[in-house]
Amino acid sequence: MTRDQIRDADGVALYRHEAIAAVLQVRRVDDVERLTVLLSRRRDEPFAGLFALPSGAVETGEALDAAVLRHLAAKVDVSGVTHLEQLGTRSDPGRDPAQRTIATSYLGLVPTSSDPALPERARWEPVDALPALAFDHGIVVAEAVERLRAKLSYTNLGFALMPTEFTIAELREVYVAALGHDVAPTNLQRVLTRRGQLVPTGELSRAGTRGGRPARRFRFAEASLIVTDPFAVLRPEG
Amino acid sequence: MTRDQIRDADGVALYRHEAIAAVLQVRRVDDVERLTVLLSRRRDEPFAGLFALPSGAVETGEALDAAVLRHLAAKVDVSGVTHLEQLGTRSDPGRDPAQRTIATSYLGLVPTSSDPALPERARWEPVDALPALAFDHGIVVAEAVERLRAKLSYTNLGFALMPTEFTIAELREVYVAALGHDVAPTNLQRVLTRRGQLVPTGELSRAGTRGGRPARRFRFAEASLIVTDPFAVLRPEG
DNA sequence: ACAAAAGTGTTTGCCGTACACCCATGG
DNA sequence: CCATGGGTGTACGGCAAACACTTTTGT
Repeated sequence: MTRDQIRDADGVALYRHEAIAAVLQVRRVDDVERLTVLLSRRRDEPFAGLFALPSGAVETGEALDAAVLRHLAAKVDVSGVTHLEQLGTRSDPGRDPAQRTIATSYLGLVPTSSDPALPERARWEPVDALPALAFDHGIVVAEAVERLRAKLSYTNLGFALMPTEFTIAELREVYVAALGHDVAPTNLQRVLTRRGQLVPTGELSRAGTRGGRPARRFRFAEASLIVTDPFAVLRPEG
Repeated sequence: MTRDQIRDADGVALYRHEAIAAVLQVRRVDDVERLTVLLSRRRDEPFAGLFALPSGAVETGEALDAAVLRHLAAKVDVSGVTHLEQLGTRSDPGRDPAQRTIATSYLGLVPTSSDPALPERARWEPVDALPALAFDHGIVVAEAVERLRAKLSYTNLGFALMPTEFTIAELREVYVAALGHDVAPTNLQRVLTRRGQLVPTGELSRAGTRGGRPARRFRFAEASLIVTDPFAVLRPEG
């Protein structure tokens, strides 16, 4: 704890500050689409050998979101990250047993179409079967998943998980994996269409080898976060 | 910027970290209920003479929420703060012109029944007619108001703005002030009752001096935050 | 009796789920 | 022509807003 005592010229305590990235992607694991998170096995103490989220210190003159992207770039092609938003800041003095560190976590999303090469120690792991994680990173993953699931319900955040064009069946598979429960394709299309999120491209997919009607292709109307279903109850309609 | 260069023994950059409190309360101003925020006029540079939110540095071994409450205690009786939640962390290197400071903001709520004595430099100011604020505190207030308005729609957060017992008319006045638009008392009662938030105490208020039927008194069923109307669309009903 | 304030009943419309049925393609 | 997968139409239920109407008090 002696390291915490470092102060500036005014006597104000100074802290390490780091950025943590919980990057989620729907990936095919054992022939099933699963919601996964990018992890990296730690080389050094503390928690050497355990999996952890990509994270690292904020540099001089650098904003937090820039720091997340910089540390993320060491693990994955950041041009594939279609959405990034702040989750929260964790400050429990004991969260890093080595030294006092305040950490701000971010949720990142990568579309199914992207499959970037990973360095040796990094892997995508399904969020519903995680190993023990270093620090409080398990909680951060849980917060990231919760945020994603909530926003899939009242925003157009699905765009960040999908390629630019897709069929309803493909969209459904991603929603099922991300939400963790079944979704009826009929209702998925209706809800997202009514909210103006889905636009048909006019093109059709080829039918599969076992036959069936060719599926229409769609894209999301907007490629950035929009609240499409604001939960404003008690608002007069006039 | 030279102060930013302070590093620990491992060469990791160190930062000032402060906690900011946006404490909101519905108060009667000029005979109308208004949503107000607690401000304090700054004594020192930078931004000397401007209003700012209560804020201050995090101490050694102190978590962020403890730091907010500690700095808040200097301005207001914190036992009146019925709800406190983190909003976000601001890290723009230029947000404090004097030195690099990372700041985490909180939303605090105080019920109408509380009217704590304030120190000389502190005041409650209506959020829809704010003067220019120091630093990025204007944005923090806007985020606090937005969070409150959203959560009034899908949680029981109203409990934090109200005394333990109240009539529907009193509740309506607070909702109107907090939401910034009219609310029909009939529908307010129905919505909150259906969600299980409101419980009648069985007692009645005295009728006003100009007559009228005496109002039933209610209380909130829970005195801590609960999501009563989760926005989970696309969930199968079975 | 009348005004004032509170509370109840009813109507309307939207939204989301479920389910039955129709369409287009490959074998 | 049948299996397979995609798409459309319809019915049901719940929730919230609006509004008319009834109840209870003070003057």
